Amino acid sequence: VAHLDMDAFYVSVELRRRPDLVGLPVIVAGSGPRAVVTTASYEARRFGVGSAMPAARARRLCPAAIVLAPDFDEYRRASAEVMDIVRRHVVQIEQVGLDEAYLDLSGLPAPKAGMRRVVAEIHAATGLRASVGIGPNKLVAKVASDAEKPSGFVVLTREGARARFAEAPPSLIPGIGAKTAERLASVGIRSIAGLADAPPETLRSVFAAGTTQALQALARFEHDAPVSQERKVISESRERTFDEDVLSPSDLAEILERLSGQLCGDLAQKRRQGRTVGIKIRLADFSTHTRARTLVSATNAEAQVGGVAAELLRTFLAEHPGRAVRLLGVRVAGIEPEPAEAQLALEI
DNA sequence: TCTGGGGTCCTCCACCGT
DNA sequence: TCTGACGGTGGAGGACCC
Repeated sequence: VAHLDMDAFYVSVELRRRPDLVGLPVIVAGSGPRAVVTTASYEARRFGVGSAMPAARARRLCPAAIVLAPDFDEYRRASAEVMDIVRRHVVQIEQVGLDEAYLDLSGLPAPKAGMRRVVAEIHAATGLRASVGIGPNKLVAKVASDAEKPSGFVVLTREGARARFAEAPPSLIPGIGAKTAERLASVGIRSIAGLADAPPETLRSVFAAGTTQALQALARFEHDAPVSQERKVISESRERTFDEDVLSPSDLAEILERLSGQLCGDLAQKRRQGRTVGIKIRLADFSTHTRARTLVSATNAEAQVGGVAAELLRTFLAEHPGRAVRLLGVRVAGIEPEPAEAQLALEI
């Protein structure tokens, strides 16, 4: 399995049309007071700027940085260029987000040489660079592709990965985030080898038996998930963080109605509908709350989705009167294609 | 330092019917 | 008739990812 990961993808796409900025610290981030960094160029990363960091803090760390607004339409176009090239070489690919993909190389006569050609062709055709990891499964491939960015090309066996990352922190492994790393540290586990070799009893004081097993398998780089062709979307949502917290229920209702309209418009265009309508509310203290209702049948009708969402919001606000809201969102889940009869009925 | 937007998946719990 | 086990479903929260 190969994992192909584009280097600083959004920034690199921006630099294609702004070659004057090559070599400078560049940050892609929103403009509002609560914006976060989407991507930073390697020059900006040297100042400590990284993804998901508040943009205000990034500017403080690197006042000279050039900040560009994200342009996702352009990133989607660039992503399609790259993935088209990949598909010309490999049949079985699993795209993850815009900038990475797993490739099933089994059956290829010369997988390493093949991947070198893919990377070279991507660069020649798009000007974009990528890093590649190759291993016996998706987990080894993913960690390998991260190991020598940018322009990395790392091939590892499972045992090779265990040896190479033995002393690395557990959070290097995808699926082990900050919270899990913290719990591991609380029982003295601070490395991948430490996790792999720990007596299960040690872990069971902080994790359930199933989680213990799963974490230790990850630390041994055991992973058997296949490279799956496509993942289908099961929910879609629209949400907004406000520049300033909003208190007024009528303002919130109005915003929710707008978000519902956008969401339903997009769903209808894609001829998709869903059965569960939900709202998401983040309060000023950053606590996040969700409320949802499952309907008898799927819908993408603005009046219905908006109506249910409005009702969920009214109920929540009644339970939490006078609380300032920093984010409001609406979601439709349990998505399925619109039945063909509905299209027929419309045509008739 | 003060935390986006769009997602998936998991866990826990309540409820319901068998 | 009552009770408990069990599975399915839905709701809420949270961890995690790009």
